[in-house]
Amino acid sequence: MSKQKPSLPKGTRDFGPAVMTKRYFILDTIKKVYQKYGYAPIETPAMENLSVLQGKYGDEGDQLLFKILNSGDFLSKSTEQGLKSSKELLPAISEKGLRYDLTVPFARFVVMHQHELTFPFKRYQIQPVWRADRPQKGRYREFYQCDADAIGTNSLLCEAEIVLMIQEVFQNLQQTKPDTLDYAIKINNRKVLSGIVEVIGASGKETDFAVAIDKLDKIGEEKVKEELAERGFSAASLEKITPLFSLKGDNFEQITHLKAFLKDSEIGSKGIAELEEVFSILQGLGADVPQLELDVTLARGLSYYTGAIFEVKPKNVEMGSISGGGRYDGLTDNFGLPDVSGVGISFGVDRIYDVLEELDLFPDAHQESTQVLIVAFDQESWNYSLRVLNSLRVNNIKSELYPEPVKLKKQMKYGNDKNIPFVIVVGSEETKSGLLTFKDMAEGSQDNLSISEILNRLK
RNA sequence: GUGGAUGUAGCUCAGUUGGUUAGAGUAUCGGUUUGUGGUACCGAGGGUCGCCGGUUCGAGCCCGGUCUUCCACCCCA
Repeated sequence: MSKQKPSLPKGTRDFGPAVMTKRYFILDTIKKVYQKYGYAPIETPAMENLSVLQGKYGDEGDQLLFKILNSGDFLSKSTEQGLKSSKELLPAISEKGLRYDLTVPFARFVVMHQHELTFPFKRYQIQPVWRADRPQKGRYREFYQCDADAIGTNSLLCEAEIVLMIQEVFQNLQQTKPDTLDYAIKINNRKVLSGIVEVIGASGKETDFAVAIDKLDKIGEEKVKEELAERGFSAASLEKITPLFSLKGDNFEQITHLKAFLKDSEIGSKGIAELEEVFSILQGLGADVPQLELDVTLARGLSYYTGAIFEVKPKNVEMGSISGGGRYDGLTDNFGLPDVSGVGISFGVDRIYDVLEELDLFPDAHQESTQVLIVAFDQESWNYSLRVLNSLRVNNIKSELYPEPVKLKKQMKYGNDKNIPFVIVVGSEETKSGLLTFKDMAEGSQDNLSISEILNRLK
């Protein structure tokens, strides 16, 4: 076997201990909030049958699915059948794919387990997903999604609670320095967008409208209008939208303006009513959410949203959306379970990681790691140290004994590199007297103490 | 998927118009120090110059292809 350089597939990453500690901090924070609001964990397989995945994300999405080659001699089968194009070939050689998101597998899960589940069903799911996208900074081919969805209820309490969960997650992520991150929880409603399209006389072009208007903060009003024109919106339509670009005032003032704008659209008015109810439920919950901003230009590309749409955008860090979600009707229709509405939220761990790193918001890693390292001079002291190690662990102190009594310098360096705050030195003097050398690595100071005195110091 | 940049030691980077044995900082290992890490001083190891091919007497440097990473689109977390 010839030597080869190890390598990783494009767009995938290893995570070392330092990074994992920080990632767990984010994941644990999100998990705790989900649990607090009554969401229960599930997991689904990394791979799904392609029939489950295909056709759910649009043509672009289908392109980005990772397909898994069938086992066995699939080639002869396909040549026998004389398949020519890759489009014909694909079903013959691949019937499984890696999941593209957590929402579609969840819909499949709900349909398959509908008779075991109690509705409304609230689940959270934290697992990696895969996309055959071209990688860029903050965009990978393998990344984690942290989803929570409530399915089987139309209640807007879910929407209100999503807002609260977002607020709570970001509050808890900033324990070390509260309010360092300035961010907006943007909310809109697909029905409002449909209403707008209807009022300006462009019914049926909801998706085109959503894709174009979603770029407003990136490319500006003029470019959005150009793109809308390219997508077949008439000059008269564009004229009518213009006031919406300069919608001013707080959430309630905006709602007042929109109500007037959409008064002739049934669906638009329904969207407004839903937004009002979310605000009203939040008020009833006694919630103060200054970050919540109504934004009629928020669209989100995903076409399956039908009601509320959410997005979280950092304001004092250069970064795209770090969280998003919304309500969708009929996601389970495809799998034969109609009339089930769901609403969900997803946090983007990788981007949140970058934001926290930039604002230096990660807590000190010290509490997570080993608190005490025991180092021994010789074999006899090492044997004695086993007892010391045991007493530390019995008292729930994260501790380790250097596995061999090698040169002290090497053992000390190990403790130093691992950022272990305390070291107990055991040699012939210590085993004789029973007083151990207890060293504070940060101070550089050390005292001779009994085990019980050491335990007191560490508590 | 389209267009553009990038790649030299584990990491960050030098490397002259193409010319002998490719360097530095940092990290690693050893020593100064056989009862002490983080600072200091001394020394050592570590490279198929991303990979494959071409031009040339001669390529880290020029040309083509390929892969990686990054940037802008498309789309998205």
